[in-house]
Amino acid sequence: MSQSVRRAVDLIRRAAEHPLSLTEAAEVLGVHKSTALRILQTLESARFVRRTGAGTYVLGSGIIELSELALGSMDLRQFAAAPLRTLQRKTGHTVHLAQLTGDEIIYIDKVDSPAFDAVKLPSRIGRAVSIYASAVGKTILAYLPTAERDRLLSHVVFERFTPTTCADRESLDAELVRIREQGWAVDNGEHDTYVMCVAAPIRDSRGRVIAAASMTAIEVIASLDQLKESLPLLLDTAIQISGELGYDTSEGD
Amino acid sequence: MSQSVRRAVDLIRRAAEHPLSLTEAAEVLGVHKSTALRILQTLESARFVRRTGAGTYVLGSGIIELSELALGSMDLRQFAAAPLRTLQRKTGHTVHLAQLTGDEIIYIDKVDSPAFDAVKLPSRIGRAVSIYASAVGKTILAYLPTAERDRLLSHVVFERFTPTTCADRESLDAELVRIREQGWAVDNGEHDTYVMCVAAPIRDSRGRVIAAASMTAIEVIASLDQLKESLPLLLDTAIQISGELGYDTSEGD
DNA sequence: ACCGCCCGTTGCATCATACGCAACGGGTTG
DNA sequence: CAACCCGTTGCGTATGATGCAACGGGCGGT
Repeated sequence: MSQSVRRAVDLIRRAAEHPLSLTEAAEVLGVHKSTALRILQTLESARFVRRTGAGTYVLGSGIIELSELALGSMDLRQFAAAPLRTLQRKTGHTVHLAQLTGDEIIYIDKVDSPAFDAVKLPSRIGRAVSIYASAVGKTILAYLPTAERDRLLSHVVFERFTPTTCADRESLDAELVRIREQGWAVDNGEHDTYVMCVAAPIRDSRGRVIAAASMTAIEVIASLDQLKESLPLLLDTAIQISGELGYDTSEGD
Repeated sequence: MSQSVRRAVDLIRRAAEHPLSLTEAAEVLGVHKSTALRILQTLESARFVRRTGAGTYVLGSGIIELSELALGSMDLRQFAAAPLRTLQRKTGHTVHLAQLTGDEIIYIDKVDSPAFDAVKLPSRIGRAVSIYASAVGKTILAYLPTAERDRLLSHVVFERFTPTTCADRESLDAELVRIREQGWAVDNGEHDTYVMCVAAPIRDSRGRVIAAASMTAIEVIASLDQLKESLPLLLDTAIQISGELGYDTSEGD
């Protein structure tokens, strides 16, 4: 493991959170200012951070460009973009797309509802979701081959975030059976008490579930029942996206 | 300057472009495989790269998350998102938002036209634009205070990309006078012969032009004259966004 | 089935780089 | 005007980054 690289990563993260002075950078790393300065100078020349007029460091456009390069090359995200925007427009709810990526399930797109301007959802593109305490996580888990599901869950330390969390393997397994039976999943405040969500599976050309689409509401805006009223649209959207990926949707669900 | 950090940056960039094996990583850096491995292991633990099942390294979701954090905290981009989507829907053209950031003008949002699925535009969020050979670049330059414009242009080596490029300071200055007179700018294939663009200035609460919005077409889809037919909508959108930023739009243009 | 080759990986000794220190100039505040 | 703090740079040194050798595993050819 490289200590210098870890320090650089730490500074990039902090510069993304809020503007960072040299003195602060040295303090948080626990190194001399000259050491922090050289790391920042290297990151600045790479456009991973930018020096502001006030002398502080913020995230640079080089990171944004790399991110857009990666997101732009994701076929799933490209195919899903228009159907998800349509779903958001028709239902009024915030819409997410999450994908299994290695050992994590990551949000790769999000179409915000204007109704949420005042209350920000915690979800963010690039961020991993809880695989057992989110609708998209449970959806993808439900359809994974048993060995792969076991492997993902072997790293998990179950935590009861709220009273409705499936906080052990048995209750989660029962929930996954339900999800497979009905073809969709619900998050009834399992990670955050005020956030409700429904999700539907997205399949690739071989029929494997590799992603999920979801609609999210918070309790002051819409109840779970109101969210479920739009479930048929969500399911149609997920099937449409699956079709774009080459899944033969005539086989039935 | 930190050599290890520069190597890490290089690997992150390459992993974003295409999957990278350890052997390739060592070769492109000119170091031993054990050295490259340790850098990659550090980046992987930070989620800046991800190891695929095939053993290659690709860009990690940690970078995507940082990028979204930065983009999500840009007020201009938040205020502009809905008006730009409306503009794209009404006109059918691809729409961009570019902002002066330090010494560069960077695309910070882009709403694609479905018509472009087959032909990809070179523009990308996070990427710097040519400040003298793009409509958004010329728009922002036109309204900068002279000292700041001179400072930005002092770093520029003019290059004639196409027959229509303003490839020297005199012809650029004349063009900037025209832009200030008419209140908008045109790119008639100045950077890429097949790309046309019109742009309008966006002002902050103090009336300074800090960004520009644009509509883009390529010659097989729409001519520059067809693009100009939507100019009133573009100007209205730019004024609307300026208003959201606190600019008093009743002062006249 | 076996062998050779290449890949990724790790422990360890070595050396080159990252590090901290001292000194500096500049800006801000009292 | 003085004191303080910031950012910065040159340089000697200590340490962390480095390469090497050895290893196990997978793959392809015979």
